[in-house]
Amino acid sequence: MKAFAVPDRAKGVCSPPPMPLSPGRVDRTVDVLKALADPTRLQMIGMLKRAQQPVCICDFTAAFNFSQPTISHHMSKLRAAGLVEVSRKGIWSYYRLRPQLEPATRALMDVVG
Amino acid sequence: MKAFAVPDRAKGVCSPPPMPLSPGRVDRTVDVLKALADPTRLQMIGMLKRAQQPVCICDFTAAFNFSQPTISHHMSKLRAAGLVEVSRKGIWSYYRLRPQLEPATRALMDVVG
DNA sequence: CATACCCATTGACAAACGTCTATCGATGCG
DNA sequence: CGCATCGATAGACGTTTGTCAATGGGTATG
Repeated sequence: MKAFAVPDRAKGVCSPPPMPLSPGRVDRTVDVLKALADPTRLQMIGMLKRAQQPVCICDFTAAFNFSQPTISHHMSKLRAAGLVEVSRKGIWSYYRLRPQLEPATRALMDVVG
Repeated sequence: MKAFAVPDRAKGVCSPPPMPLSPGRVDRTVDVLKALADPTRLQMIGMLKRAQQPVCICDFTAAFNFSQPTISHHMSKLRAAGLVEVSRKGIWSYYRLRPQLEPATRALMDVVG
C-alpha cells in the first residue's frame, strides 16, 4: 500500500523530531476540547449560542432525557472550563456563554455548533 | 449572587425547550473533538499541519516519551476519526492530514494547533 | 414555622480511555 | 534461508468519564 508519495529516507534514520506547540497552549486547548467533546454539552453550548438571553438550567433539564443531577454535572464542567457563567435569580439559575473568551477559545466556540 | 441580568419568569414555568442541532452533525463533531482532545494527539496534528511532507510514524515515536504501541494507538484514533491517512513505503509508515475534509472538520482543524 | 420547589453535591457503578508489555506480520539484508 | 527492524495488534491494568439515586442547602409561599 502506497496511497501517496512519501519522502526518501535512509534505513533506520528518522528525521529530527519536529517541535510541537507551547505546552500551556496545548493543555488549555485540550481542556476546552474535552469540555465540548460530549453530545449533551455540545448541544448545551449550541443552545446558549442561539439564545438571546441567559437560559434557565431547568430548560436544559427539560430539553434532554437525563436526570437533573446529570444536567447539573455537565453544566458544571462547562463552567469549570470557563466557557459559561451562572447567575442566580431567586430559586433559578441562569447560564450564558462567558463573554471575553480568549481568542483561541472563542474561535473554537465559533466553529462548533 | 446575580452576576448579570436574567429574564423574568413565572413560578415553575420553564420556557419551551430550544431545539438543538441535527443529531448527525452533533455526533460527527463530537467524534472529531474526542479525537483531538488529548495532548499527544493534538500535538501530532500540529506536527502534521506544519509538515511539508508526510511524516514517518517513527518521528512521532521519537518526539514523544511514550512507547511505540501507544503512539501507534493514538495515530490509529486519528485515522479512525478520518483526520489522517497512511501510506507505507517498505518498512515505514507515513502519515499526513487527510485532504478533502468536510468543511466543518476542516474549520475545526484550522482553529486548533 | 412548615412545606414545596429548584439546583448543587455526594457516592456508587459500569463503560471508556491511556498506557504498558508482549507478540505478531511484513519487509529488507547478509 | 535466517535474522533484524518497523509498526500494528492483543491483553492487562489503573484512571477518568457519564450516569443515576439520594441527599442537602436556599428560597419562596401558605
